[in-house]
Order: sequence, then C-alpha cells, then structure tokens
Amino acid sequence: MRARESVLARIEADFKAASLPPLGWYDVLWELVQADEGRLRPFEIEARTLLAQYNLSRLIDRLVKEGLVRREAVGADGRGQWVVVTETGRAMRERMWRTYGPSIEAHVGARLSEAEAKQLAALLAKLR
Amino acid sequence: MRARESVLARIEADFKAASLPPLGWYDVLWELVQADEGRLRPFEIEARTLLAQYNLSRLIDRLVKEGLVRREAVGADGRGQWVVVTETGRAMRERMWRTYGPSIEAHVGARLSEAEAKQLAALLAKLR
DNA sequence: TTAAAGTAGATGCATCTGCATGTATGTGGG
DNA sequence: CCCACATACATGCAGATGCATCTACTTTAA
Repeated sequence: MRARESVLARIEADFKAASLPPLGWYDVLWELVQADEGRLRPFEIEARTLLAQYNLSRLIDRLVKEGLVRREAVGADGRGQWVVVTETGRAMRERMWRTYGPSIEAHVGARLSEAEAKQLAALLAKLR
Repeated sequence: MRARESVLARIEADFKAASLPPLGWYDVLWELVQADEGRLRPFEIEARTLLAQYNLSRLIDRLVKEGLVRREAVGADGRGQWVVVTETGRAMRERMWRTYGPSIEAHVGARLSEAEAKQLAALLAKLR
C-alpha cells in the first residue's frame, strides 16, 4: 500500500507538471486503442480496468466531453453502446505515454533490476 | 496497481460486511495506539500514513465526531495540537482488527508463503 | 525588536467517488 | 406468448478528495 502510494504520487506529480489529464484516463484510452476497431463495450472496459460501473459511466462522460472518445449505439443489444476512441483520443494517449513511460522508468524501472521486476510481477500476480 | 485494487476490494468488502468504518481510519488509530501516551501531532500522523494534510485534517474531524479521538492543545507550540485516542477509539481499533487481521490473512497471507511474503516486502521497499 | 519567512493546521470550492436506485432492454421457463 | 428475473448503463445524493488559500503562531536575522 505504501509503495503504491509513493510511486503513484511521483507519477502523478510528473503528470501535473506536464499538464496532463488524470492518470486514470490513460488506462481506458489504452484498452480502447488495443481493442479491435478501437472500441469496447463499457462492461468490457470495466472488467479490464477494475473501474466500478458508476465510475466508468461518468469517466466516459468526461472523455466524451473532451472529445477523446465517442459513444455509438450497438445494433445487437439495445441496452448497450460502443465506446470508440477518436483520433484526438489516440493522440492524447500517445502524448500521455511520452510522460508516463519515462515516469514509470524513473520511479519503478530504475529501482529494480530486470530479474527483480519479474519477481515482483510474479508475486503480485498471486494476489489477484 | 491491479493487485492492490483486488486485495483492497476484498478487504473493504469484509469491512462492509462487518459494518465497520472506512479502512483508512484504522491506520490513524493504529499509529495513535502505538505512540507514546496514545497521542501524536497531526503532522506526525501525516508523515507516518502518507495522508495529505488537508485529508488528515478532515479525517480527524470525523474521528472526533465519532468520539474515537480528541484534540488537545499543546503547550509548547501554539500552532499545534495533540490528537489523542480515546478509550472508545482503542476499542474500535481492536474491533476493526478482529476483521482486518483475518481478512489480511485470507486475501494476502493465504496466497503467499512466508518466504514469498518477505521477498515481496523487500521488493516493494525498494519503491518507496 | 521587529519584519520577513516558515510551519501547523483549517477551509471554500470544484470535482470525484460510493451507494442505492432508476430506466431500458434482453432472456428463459412455464 | 409473457412475466419474472437478469443485464447494461445512468443518475441523485451524500460524503471524500485535490487544490489553493487562509489564519494563526514561531523562528530567523538584521
């Protein structure tokens, strides 16, 4: 818990310094960019990111308002919708990564050897 | 991040099931119980828990309102105050621990061997 | 001694979160 | 076919958080 606090605080400081949106936005944009056709259903994003349903719903609102994603009706299921990344959204994800990547490297990578990082990942995986 | 999410969600579910106050309260109560005479200055709690100053200030308000701690003036420094655990506060910490301890054991302890836990702690310490 | 700078803590405001619940659509058993 | 139940997502409300700033007291240094 403390380690996560420390690391997160440092990364968020880097984000603030670069005037970037909240860190959490990255995860959603990333999942969308990875996904087929750059789109996912909200419940799929929810499963991938561990965001609570009501939080995701409102996070999508904010992303829409910033023009980073758009909602699209899905034919097969009248209850559902697609969340689609826009070009602006892809560009923003890339811009965020230009801070995020080096930040992770500085605050995590630089403190662990390759072997240690693998070990850590393996240990943490046991907790999920 | 994901591991912490998962574990925390499980522990918080246990807390909710036991109708306990937010998990964060525990850390403050614990630091106070550990401390000499059961009291600390807010800035000391801040350093120990990584709580932001403004969050701690209001968290203390809530603890006071529940009768778990009380504020006391400190003679030496007119700007400062002591935060002192009450008997109710000590009892609450114990009650919380009766859920928290087993919960940690179930969601963390049971998934790691003694050696793995030590390894994990050592790796995470490098990130602080 | 006294003004400038520092430290301890509180607080107004906007945003975010958790919780419960709402609306709309889909599905499966009788 | 249809009604009870399930699923997908939204939302009102209360409380929590982040940010900037404020007040009050202390220390420093000329």
